[in-house]
Amino acid sequence: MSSKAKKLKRGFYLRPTLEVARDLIGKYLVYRTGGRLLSARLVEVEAYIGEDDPACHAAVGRTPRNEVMYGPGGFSYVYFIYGMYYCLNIVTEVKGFPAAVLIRGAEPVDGIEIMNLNYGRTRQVRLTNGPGKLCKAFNLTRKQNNLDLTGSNLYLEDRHDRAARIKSSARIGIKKGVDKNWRFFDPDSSYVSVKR
DNA sequence: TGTTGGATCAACT
DNA sequence: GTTGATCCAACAC
Repeated sequence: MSSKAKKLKRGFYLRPTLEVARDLIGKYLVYRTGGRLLSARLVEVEAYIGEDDPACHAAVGRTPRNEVMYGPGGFSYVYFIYGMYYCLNIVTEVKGFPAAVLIRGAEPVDGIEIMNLNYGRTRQVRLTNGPGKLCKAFNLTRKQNNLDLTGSNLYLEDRHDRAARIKSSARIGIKKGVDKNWRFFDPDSSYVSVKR
């Protein structure tokens, strides 16, 4: 880990969601668990913004499930989907405005052997190219919902890499809101889940 | 109280 | 290209 690594502060997350999403590409997700350190470089994210975005969980209004999206930016939102998978989101914007960035893909950096154990892989597989796979490799579940990302357990940091190329596209796996190009990814990474 | 479908993935044909 | 695995939140009744 570079000595230049800098944890992202609250102010980073309180900005407009599309800016946060774009800026998250090339940043590092860090998770300290059981005395071990897991980290991965983010290469694919999607923005979900407000009650007027039909694909956003907040489109149905405030519920117990999406409550954390209504809080201030810089907290984790982990939800369960399809009976088998968890997805990790980064809450953005100021308190009262529901928005978040879904982490869809990342390149494993630290603790890869732990990720393999968490995944219980049956064969050689990319561990973190997909939102469900990433949570499985990091062992993130509902217990990691609503964590303060300015704390010391789960956070994001800037390791001052050279800037990545960034492309945008429609979001993946949704039926509504496909007109918006709110997905951002690094086209040079092999850990992007869907090439388009 | 019951039904339904989802911001997924892997293993098939 | 299609499907099975498998849970829970949201909504209808």
